[in-house]
Amino acid sequence: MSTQRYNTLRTMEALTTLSFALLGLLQQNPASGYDLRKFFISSPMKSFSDSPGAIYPALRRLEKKGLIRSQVQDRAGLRRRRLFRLTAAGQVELKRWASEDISKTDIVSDMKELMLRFGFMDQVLGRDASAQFLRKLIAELSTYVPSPRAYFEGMGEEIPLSGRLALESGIVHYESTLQWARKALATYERAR
Amino acid sequence: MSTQRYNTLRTMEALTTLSFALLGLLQQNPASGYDLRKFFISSPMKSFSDSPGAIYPALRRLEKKGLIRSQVQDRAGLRRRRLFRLTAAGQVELKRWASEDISKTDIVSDMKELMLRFGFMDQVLGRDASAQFLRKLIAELSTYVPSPRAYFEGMGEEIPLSGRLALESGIVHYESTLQWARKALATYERAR
DNA sequence: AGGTTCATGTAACCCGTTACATGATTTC
DNA sequence: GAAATCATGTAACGGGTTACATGAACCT
Repeated sequence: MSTQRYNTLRTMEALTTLSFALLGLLQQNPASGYDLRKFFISSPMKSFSDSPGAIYPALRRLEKKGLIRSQVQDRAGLRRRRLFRLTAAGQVELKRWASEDISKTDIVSDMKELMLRFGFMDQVLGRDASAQFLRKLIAELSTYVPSPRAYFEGMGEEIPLSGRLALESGIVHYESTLQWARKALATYERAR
Repeated sequence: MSTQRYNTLRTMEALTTLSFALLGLLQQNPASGYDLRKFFISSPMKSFSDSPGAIYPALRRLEKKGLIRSQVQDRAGLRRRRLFRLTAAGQVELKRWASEDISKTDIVSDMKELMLRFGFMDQVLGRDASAQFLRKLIAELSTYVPSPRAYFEGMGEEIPLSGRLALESGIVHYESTLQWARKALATYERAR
């Protein structure tokens, strides 16, 4: 018994990180799936999946949502390829994403996506927004870091050394990111 | 035409990171799904998913593979709960995982899993193995870091500032991890 | 002629997320 | 007796990974 209902229909609107990476790249230049894949493979962005089984379906989904649009190019003597470009709606969605509040996006688990957002930010929202983003990031990190630090300091000796050190490596990551953000902000403020 | 065959049957033997996190924790102490979830939530390990929809099925799968075994506890006046503990086969699998070659595990995308492995390593393989792991990690990072550094230095001014800085943040991450690893190794060598 | 690179896809499978559900016990 | 916490689950869904496939153009 119990008619388990799922009437919410889970509107499924949220895009994946890979999708945003694709949108961001397409904002810079129209490109084919193959171009995008090549770029992923050859750049430090390859951690956003380089497999055709992820990229092509993702592009299809973005097109179905109207965020990108494609046209097949038949280039004389060249292989035909499908060129994708961002639509106005895609621009809007990119901007919305870039403007998301930093405190919501969990600093712990989503640092990679945070950096992806920042990487596109100059172009998507402009330099002032980028500087503002850094200020917010600095604030969030400053208040967050002490808590795992305390957890770490409070750990007893009974926890094995490698466990303590592994935890410390996470903390070091936040601390070095904080330093990076301060330096980055200084760059923006110097350049105005 | 074309009988698309998938005869490989994709033996599906590889466990997920979450599964290894569970195995590692169960090696330390027998625990219930609820205990494990509580631990994830309350510790900096929460990035390995805290949702029951991930943990309970993962435990089931591990049990089906014989890596853990469970028994229901009916504790007088207390709620019944299912206590999981590692089996001998689970120990073996944990050791195999902990011993995996570091160069295979992609340093770029899997730093988190690398640190998870290291965190359990003292208990699973012993201190000498942990120190050896750090030496290997130092070697790998030392040879890897220069390449994104070069990519970064070689980037033209035409790339927007936030893009350059985002890339640099990744590099800073590797560099600070390298420093951490050197310090950590020193700790091991001091303590022998 | 044969191999490589260009270029785009699809099918199977697995797992994580979100959401829903349930029932017991402790606390106020 | 209501609310919170303990404790364990399941169903729907989406998307990523791996593997398979195909066909054109280019190079040798």
